[in-house]
Amino acid sequence: MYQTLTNRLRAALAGHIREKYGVELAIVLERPPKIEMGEAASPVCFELAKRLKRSPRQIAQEIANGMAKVEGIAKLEVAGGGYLNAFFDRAAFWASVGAEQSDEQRAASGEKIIVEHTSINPNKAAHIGHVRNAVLGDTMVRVLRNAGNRVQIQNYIDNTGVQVADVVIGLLHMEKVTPVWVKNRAGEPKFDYYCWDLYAKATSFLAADKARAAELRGTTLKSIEEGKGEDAEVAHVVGDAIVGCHLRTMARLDIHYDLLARESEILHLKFWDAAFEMLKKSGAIHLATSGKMAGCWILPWEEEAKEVEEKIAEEEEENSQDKIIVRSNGTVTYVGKDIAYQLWKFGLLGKDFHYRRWPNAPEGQAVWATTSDVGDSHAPHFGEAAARVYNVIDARQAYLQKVVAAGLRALGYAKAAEQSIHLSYEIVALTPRCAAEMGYELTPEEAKKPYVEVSGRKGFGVKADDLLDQLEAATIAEVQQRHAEMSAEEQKRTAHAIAVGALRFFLLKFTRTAIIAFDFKDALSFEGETGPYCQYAVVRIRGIRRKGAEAGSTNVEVTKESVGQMLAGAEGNGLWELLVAAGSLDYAVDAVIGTQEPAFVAKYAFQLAQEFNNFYHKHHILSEADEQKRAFLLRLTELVEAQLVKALSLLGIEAPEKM
RNA sequence: GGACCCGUAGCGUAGCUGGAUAGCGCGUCAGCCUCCGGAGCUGAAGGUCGUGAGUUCGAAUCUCACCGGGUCCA
Repeated sequence: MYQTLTNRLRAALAGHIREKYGVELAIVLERPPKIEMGEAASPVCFELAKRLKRSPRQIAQEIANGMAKVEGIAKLEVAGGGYLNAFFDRAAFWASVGAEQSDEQRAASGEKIIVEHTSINPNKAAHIGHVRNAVLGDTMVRVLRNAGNRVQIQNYIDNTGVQVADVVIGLLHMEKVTPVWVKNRAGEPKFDYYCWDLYAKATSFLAADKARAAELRGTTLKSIEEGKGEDAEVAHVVGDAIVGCHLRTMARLDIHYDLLARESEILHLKFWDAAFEMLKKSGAIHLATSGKMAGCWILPWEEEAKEVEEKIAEEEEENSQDKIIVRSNGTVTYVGKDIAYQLWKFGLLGKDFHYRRWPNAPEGQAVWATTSDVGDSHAPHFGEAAARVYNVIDARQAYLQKVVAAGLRALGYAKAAEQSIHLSYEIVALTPRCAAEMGYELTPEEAKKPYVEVSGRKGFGVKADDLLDQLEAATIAEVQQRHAEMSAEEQKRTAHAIAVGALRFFLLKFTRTAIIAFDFKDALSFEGETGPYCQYAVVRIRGIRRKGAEAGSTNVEVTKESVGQMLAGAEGNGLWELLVAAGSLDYAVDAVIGTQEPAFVAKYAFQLAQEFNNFYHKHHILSEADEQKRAFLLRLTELVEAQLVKALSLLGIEAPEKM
């Protein structure tokens, strides 16, 4: 509601200024530091003063007096050196927020959006860093869907890459097991954990002898890419089994997918060949004939427009900034395949996958996967062109994502390049203390640093399932202690909801550019700025509602007059502030979509919970003697509950009935 | 050599396209009614917003240089 109202105010102000002063201005609105100063303020008169060469206060006064009434805004006031402060019509806001809840849920419509996230190499268990990726992507999906977008969730599976190859080498050349043995082991529990350790062992095995490593990797990769031989067979078994593990891990966090797009099909269905032809034909890439890149197909790469003199100087160093797409030995680089895949997402490749149901999806889920065999004719139309694509990939790959966009642009697809959004985020590292707890030996320099990076190759990191197990163990103990009356099943469900709430919130409260230094102590905390804190606020409200219903307080109608009275003046400010906070979810959601920063919803949920807790300690709702006031307070808590539950659901966090 | 990210209290972190007294959490200290659930609330101490210059009526925010930490490309 807040956003609706301020948008209206913005438009009215812009119109008024255009008409009256003939100036076209983008209207900046901010939130005043105190509620006594209104709910929205504009410093626009400072800018206007410059243009008109008059005092800002004078102009502000003129606008405040001269502007037609804006629906939902009670008055405009001049403040400070020339601020325009807007005061909402409190009773009207109350009515609108109440009404807003009922006409919920817009039907999905409009253009298709793809969000690709998770995309873990299928050769080991998921760790905490992968969870950050998945939680960011999943939250973005929830927010976009809530805004009425048609969103398809894709999880890219690099099942033919060097990481899978290394595990295959570990199995066949180090452990010397048979394909049949692998098949059996893959069907047993914790195969991803087994591979986690094996991958670390294989890495040091390969590092010990570089020549052997090059040879083994070469033959194994070739076999996998061609889909022939024992290596390919084992790679296939490993890849599929690990993907199954990942899907189960993510399902614990309520994260699901529509499509598993696999690299094996990008190869077998010759996606790259098609993209290569397009790139060559359009002149987007060219064959270098001289210099150190001779024999390579390269994409010219220029950062912005450089100064001419600079450019001339660079000719000497021969296109050192250009990006190699195809190496002189004819093999395509990773970016090349990425360009092909991105073209497919926008429906520009002229090719499509075939699709089949993924056989071992977690219970109750319909997940599809690409295939090069005959597809299922009932498959959704995954090949439909997307209007926008979000790729959730860590910040280290920013350059590669830029190259992909540059590739699209070079092909003449400027719009697709522009709508290719790299939803970048920083890594999750461990605090030195946490690393030490996990048995990692720190060098003296590492011990002094704020964080230590995890390494899949070394088998060093916090596995997602382990962390969830720990969280659930901690929460179940607490729930059992507090709610002996609950059934074991209910206790388990509650503990699970709290564990998921703690983890998802922990990963979302940081903005994307912050490196998270993970520590069990912080992640297992349920106090302060945490998911359980927010969930607890909802639980409190539900407790009050239950009691209120028993006492029959809920069926009293609040009259319009008493709403006005309750919210009026300085005494009403506290309640009004809570109401404004409750009505500001749309503001937070717009910020998420505008900046691709899911942290805004987490901040919103926490602030609202905090304001509610504050309110809760100030007002005794059920013991309030005045019937109208009691009914009003109850209704207000219900509004807060609805908005908080909504915000939490956008974060993928469930609010339990009791906790 | 080039590009990108970060630097805000003891620790961690927010601060939107420049705007009013720089918020929040953890930690520390002092409190919280026989009353809706204390996973809570109130208060206190704690800040040269890395440094320096510039733009501006106004800079944590924009520009440049430098320092420190991290990442990527060849």
